[in-house]
Amino acid sequence: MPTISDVAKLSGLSKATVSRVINKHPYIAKEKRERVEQAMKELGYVPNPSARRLRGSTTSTIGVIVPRIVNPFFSYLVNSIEQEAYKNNYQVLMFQSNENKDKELYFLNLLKNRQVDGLIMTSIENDWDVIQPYTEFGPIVLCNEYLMHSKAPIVRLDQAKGAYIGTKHLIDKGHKKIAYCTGGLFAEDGKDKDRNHGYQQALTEAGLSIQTNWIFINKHTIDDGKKVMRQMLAMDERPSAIFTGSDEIAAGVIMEAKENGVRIPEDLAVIGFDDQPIAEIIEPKLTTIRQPINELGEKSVEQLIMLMSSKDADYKQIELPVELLVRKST
Amino acid sequence: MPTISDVAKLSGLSKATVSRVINKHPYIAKEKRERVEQAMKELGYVPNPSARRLRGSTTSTIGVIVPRIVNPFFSYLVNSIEQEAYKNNYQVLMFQSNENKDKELYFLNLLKNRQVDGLIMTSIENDWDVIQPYTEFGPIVLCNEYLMHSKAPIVRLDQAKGAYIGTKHLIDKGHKKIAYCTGGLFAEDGKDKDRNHGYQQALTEAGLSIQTNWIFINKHTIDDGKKVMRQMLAMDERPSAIFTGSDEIAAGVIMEAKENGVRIPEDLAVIGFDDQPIAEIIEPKLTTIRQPINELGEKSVEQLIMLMSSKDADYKQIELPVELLVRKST
DNA sequence: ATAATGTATGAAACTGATTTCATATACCAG
DNA sequence: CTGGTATATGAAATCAGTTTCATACATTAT
Repeated sequence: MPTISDVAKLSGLSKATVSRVINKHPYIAKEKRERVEQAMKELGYVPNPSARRLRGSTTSTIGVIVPRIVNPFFSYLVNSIEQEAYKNNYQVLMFQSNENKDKELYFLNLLKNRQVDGLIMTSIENDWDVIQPYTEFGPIVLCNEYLMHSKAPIVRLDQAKGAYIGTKHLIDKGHKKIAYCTGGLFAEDGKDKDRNHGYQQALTEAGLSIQTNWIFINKHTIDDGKKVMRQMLAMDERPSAIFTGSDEIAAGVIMEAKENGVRIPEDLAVIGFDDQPIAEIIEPKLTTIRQPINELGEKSVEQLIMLMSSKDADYKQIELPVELLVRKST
Repeated sequence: MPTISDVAKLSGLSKATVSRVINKHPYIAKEKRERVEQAMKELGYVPNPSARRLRGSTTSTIGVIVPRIVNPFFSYLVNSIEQEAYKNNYQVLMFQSNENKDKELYFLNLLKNRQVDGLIMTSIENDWDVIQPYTEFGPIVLCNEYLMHSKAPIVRLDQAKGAYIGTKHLIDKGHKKIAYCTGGLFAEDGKDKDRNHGYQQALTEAGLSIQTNWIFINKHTIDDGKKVMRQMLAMDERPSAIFTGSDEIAAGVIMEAKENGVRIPEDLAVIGFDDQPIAEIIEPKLTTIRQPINELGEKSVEQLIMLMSSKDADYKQIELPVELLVRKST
């Protein structure tokens, strides 16, 4: 494993000069630069990042925290972040927090120790008060996360509008008994709160009231969706439509509905959220709220790179629009 | 940001002693260890990994290379690797190679530079001759990859058997005109070669011959599957069954078939590969070859940890069984 | 009693890079 | 011709740890 000293020796120059060539300093004679480059190539030399970081230089690496990579929403998000970062000559390290506070903190330490130059968090497990101190060591951009009162740079989606237009669409189709299904708790802070808001607003505007036993909380997966459907089947008065927090839940609902002879959308209209690939696979194809995942990733990287380059650039809080995609399930 | 010197100063001991406490060396007086621990806590001290790595100690971090994280097969694989690593107190960094040789090499350098203690490669873009030298810096386990002539530690699936039992199943159902769809090139080395082998063997045993225009190569996605279906529709003599290289391709075939009034499985039997979630979502539910993804990940981590712990432990080449899962598409 | 071994600690060398400081030459202006 | 600036290079300090070497005391074996 060749070091900078080996390169220096072979080229007959000092370590300092070699370092300058590596870092593209001005004021190096052309002839010597070439000698150094030749020596580097000859030895197959690659600078040791640990050593560089120790001395304080950047890593051209950014980190991304996701809660679970198997969730397609996040794998697509990571993917778009990766593509955009690569265009800007940044490498991406991904890390799965599994919704675990300690793991999240472990990864934040990579920032503290300059393993990565900046961080995109697509989920946040600890309180912002705990995270915030780490911004001293490098910028952190929140992507798709909702924090009400923090002044962090955030790129997010207009969740309230998503829930509003989805619910409105169901109302326009003549539905009055509209169930609602959310990832988080109903009263919680964060994006779910905004979605709840949108749902409530649409109902209120239509003069409809909320039926609490039609509210399902803490649902995420296809299996959760199936469970929700079974719960609804057991009800005396069933809702005629359901707004779900993700396409996966919606898919679960539809699958279980079909098993039980419930026709979609005649007996039950279903609307999803995300516009994941599954939305076009399930039969009937899913009406859903499209989230611009690619743009979300791109904007986050854009923000992060801006914050990394100029020490005290102004962060922004960006909100991207969502849109209703009407297919066959409503 | 406190350093080891700060801890030494506060505890009134030397850096060497502090370092020994951190690394749990024997021969430290209990009283001094406690003084050091107290000082570390007081300062909120965290060792700087760059400095540690520079001097050669381990990172308790392993790397995983995947070609594309949006492919559910790989996101589930990474997930199982992550879970198993975490149980053994290892952190996982994932990296997407995008099937790009240079990106793969970049990540291999993390091993060279001790950023990670070991590496699991779920795909391999460069030749093994290029990769092999990196094993000097830490163990590399190939997971789900096929290399015919290398002596690397490999954990993989019995692809030949998968293709064989899949094709055999179609033959048993009475099909004689069986198309075949693969990810790689038909003649290529690696896992596709094994699958081709299985397909051919099953046909040969049944006295059927290969029809080259029913062989589709280099297919991966749902869209590819749709294209394959369109190609088949345009044929004078259509196959009555198709073996596909992944559930995604199979789903694409089925979706396009339904669009065009082709009944599954009456007009066309379709068999997938992987048993991804999509296999149970698509209608009719997909007959497929189940791959034990979790076990694949677990065994890979197991192998890697073994290789990392004892310098010259014997690597193994492990082959895991696949099984046929009959649903409704055949 | 002496040698050998185990326990315990610190000073200094070392890891592989970057950066500061010192120095030297070339070029241009006054 | 002298002084100032731009160009160009190297020696040595520095980053934050780990490891070697030296040293010292306490046990145990001969």
